[in-house]
Amino acid sequence: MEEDFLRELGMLSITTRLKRITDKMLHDGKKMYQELGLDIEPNWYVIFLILDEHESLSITEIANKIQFAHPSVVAMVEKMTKKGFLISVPHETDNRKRYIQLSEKAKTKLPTYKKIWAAGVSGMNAMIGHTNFLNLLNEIEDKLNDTGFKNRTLNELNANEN
Amino acid sequence: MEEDFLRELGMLSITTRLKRITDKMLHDGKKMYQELGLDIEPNWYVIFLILDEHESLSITEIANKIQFAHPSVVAMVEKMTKKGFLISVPHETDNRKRYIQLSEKAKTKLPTYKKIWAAGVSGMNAMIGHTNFLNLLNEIEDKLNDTGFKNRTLNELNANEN
DNA sequence: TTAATTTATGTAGTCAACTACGTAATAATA
DNA sequence: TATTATTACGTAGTTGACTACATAAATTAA
Repeated sequence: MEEDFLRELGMLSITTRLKRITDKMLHDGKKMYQELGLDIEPNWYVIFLILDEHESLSITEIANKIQFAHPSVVAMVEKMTKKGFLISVPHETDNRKRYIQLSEKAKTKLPTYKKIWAAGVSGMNAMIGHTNFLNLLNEIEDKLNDTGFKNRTLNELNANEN
Repeated sequence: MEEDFLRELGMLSITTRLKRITDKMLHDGKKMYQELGLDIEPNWYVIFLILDEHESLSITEIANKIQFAHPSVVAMVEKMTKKGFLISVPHETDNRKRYIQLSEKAKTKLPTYKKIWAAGVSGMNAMIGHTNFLNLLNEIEDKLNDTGFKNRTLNELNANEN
């Protein structure tokens, strides 16, 4: 077994380790789609599923619902449109807006993709289903949204000065 | 309170949410150093502390100890050297190797930085110290290192086909 | 009705990890 | 000893999120 200096550092290295884990998962996911010969990317499930549920949403609506910055959504939608999975419909009166919808191709392929995603969930469950990781994640996100990491640290710094 | 579609998706969106959290923390950390007027970056603590402990390490040794790919270490070391925090000493006999060490400037500044990092740990502890998050992280990393996310999913897929 | 503000989208560039590949030096083997 | 394999490091390019800024349309206010 290799040494892991980050692990030794405990709480200090949480952020770095989360990034390390996340990168590994993302990379692994990418490879999985390639091996399965599927022409989609790992994070597209979000768009597929939200449009499966809502049928027609604007860029901003999607961004709000998934709590991403809107340029991230623009980028995903652009790629998926190029691959023929999405279509854009201009708003009837508001010329700024466009509505994003699943294409027929997307609707056809969706059941197949859903099976893959379900298998991913099973794998994840087998790995961490017995823990309360999901609840912890919710808690951390709530707290970070309330008071960011920066302010929490600055508060601690000020407290120590007294 | 805003809707959060990712949260509704449960286990399926774990990776995406981890990235979302991680990005937020990194960005927040960056801003913190700026506000404090410190000329260092959020992830440099790893290099500072490992060289505080070991004094003289090669690029590859650092990469192994923190379990990063070596080009990541090269990039960090390069930046820190430019800022005057690190020096490189060529190996006496092996012309491929260079040893990385803390500069005098780094040694002078280190106590100040350590206070900041300690405050960060306090903040993190106040936030998630009551949980077993650290243990969970260890468990997840161990399992991912053992069998990656991809293979876990492919196994589940095959299992369902029978 | 004109001006100011807000909203929706798009573009450009950043960030911190990664892989893939290249090269030179060293070590191991035939 | 000559060849081959390994090791150390470096460079180039990718990834998927982000911020900051730009622009045009719609709404609100003066």
